[in-house]
Amino acid sequence: MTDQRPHPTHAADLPSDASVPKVVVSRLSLYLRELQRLVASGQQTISSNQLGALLGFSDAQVRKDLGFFGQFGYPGVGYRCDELIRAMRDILGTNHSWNVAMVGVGNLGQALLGYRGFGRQNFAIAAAFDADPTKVGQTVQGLRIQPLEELAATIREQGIRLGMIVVPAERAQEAADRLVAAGIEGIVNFAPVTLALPPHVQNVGVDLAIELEQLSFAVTSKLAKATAESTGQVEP
Amino acid sequence: MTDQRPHPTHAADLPSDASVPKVVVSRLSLYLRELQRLVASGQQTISSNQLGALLGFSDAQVRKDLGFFGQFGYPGVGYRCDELIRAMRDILGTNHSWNVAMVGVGNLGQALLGYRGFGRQNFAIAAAFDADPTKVGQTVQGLRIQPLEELAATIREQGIRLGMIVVPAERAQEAADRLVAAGIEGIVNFAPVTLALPPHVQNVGVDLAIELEQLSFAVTSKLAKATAESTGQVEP
DNA sequence: CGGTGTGAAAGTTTTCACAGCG
DNA sequence: CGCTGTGAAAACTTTCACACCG
Repeated sequence: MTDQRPHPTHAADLPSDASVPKVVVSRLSLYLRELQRLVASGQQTISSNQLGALLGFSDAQVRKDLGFFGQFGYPGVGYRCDELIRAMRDILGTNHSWNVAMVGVGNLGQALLGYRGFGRQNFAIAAAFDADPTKVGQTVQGLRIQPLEELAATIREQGIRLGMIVVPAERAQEAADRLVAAGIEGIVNFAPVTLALPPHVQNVGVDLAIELEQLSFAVTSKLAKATAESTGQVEP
Repeated sequence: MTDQRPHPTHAADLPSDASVPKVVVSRLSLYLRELQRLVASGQQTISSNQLGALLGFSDAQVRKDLGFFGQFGYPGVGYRCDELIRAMRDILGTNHSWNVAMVGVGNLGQALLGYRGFGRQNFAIAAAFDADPTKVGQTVQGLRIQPLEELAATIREQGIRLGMIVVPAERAQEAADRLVAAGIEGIVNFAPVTLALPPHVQNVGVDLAIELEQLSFAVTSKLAKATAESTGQVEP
């Protein structure tokens, strides 16, 4: 009964199925980032070929990736930037805003509290926790640092679903356990360890030293595997 | 003529060929990180099955990955942790230390200057640059902030080969151009833009908002695609 | 004409399964 | 026996190429 034809299906009915390769989703974020830059500079439409070129991908790859989620293009024209942005944010879940809990307010944690880039993608750090009693009670970026003991209650009261772990490696698993116990659904982990988590908790790891290590390898085995003409892209 | 047999070939003669999948190299870094934790806790040997379980990979995958670089195991025993660590550091290029240049010493840049995790993997931030004249001359973490004008000379004098871009999005391409002109070989880019780079310059992008966006997607389409029993792992 | 959406082909990565070794 | 190293099979991802559309 549901029409399958009309002009662009706009948002389409979300993945409909769970099997979208992870690498496709990571490219989606890059498409979205680029599209946002394009509208900011006044561009109205873009073809898969142009968008791919900006990121170092083929036109076919861009179309296939988008094809996982619906039909968004206009033959002969390309994609309307504003429509595509809206569709991708629907898919990625960032058309509504997310409250995030931060555990660990050291060096890096404080820098992340001040990072403006989160807000632009609709993420807000809504609570911050630290084990160090000398830090608890201090205000950083307008946020009162709370003791770990308040973590579970705060997360539930504020309906926080995502957490960020920014504690030293030795404390990371404990922080994760607390977040999981509080009912968190996903964790970004900046500590250089692999967390043991129940399978229903989503997990993204960011290890800053590993990023440099990957570069070290690429540079060391530098038989210059020239890829695209002038646009290189390596996503960790 | 070269013997192919002996006990573990130890380091083997490096990739010998350029075709090691990027995803294999990123797992190598995870193996190394875990192995370092294991020796620190006194473990001498480990099997592909144990190592994989700790990271959420299969035993076969661990063995295949290592197989790209040589033969490191002892049948019936597994791998000797210390030997394997040394071999992996040879492969990744982190048995010698790397000097890194940082461009942009804001919030995040200062936090990265203080991050201890780089040193542990043999990376040292050896020079820091900023365009802001009020920052130039200040000392952060024992490092004098230099003006951008000194970038090329300093990089050449100190033999720096890797760079880190920690400037706002609008300034990132300019920073990259300066680093490239100074002869840098690889760049870690923390600005949320895709850089246009010549193909001989290696490039790793880290976008903090995108990491959260990936989580948002995973949580949103949470039909809980339970993977490993208790160990989840998602590398961006 | 310029461009999308998409099956089918090509290429790549993961898993399987087993010979061989200490 | 326990475990590695590795071909061969299976699964997955990317590229190709073309019908179709405005």
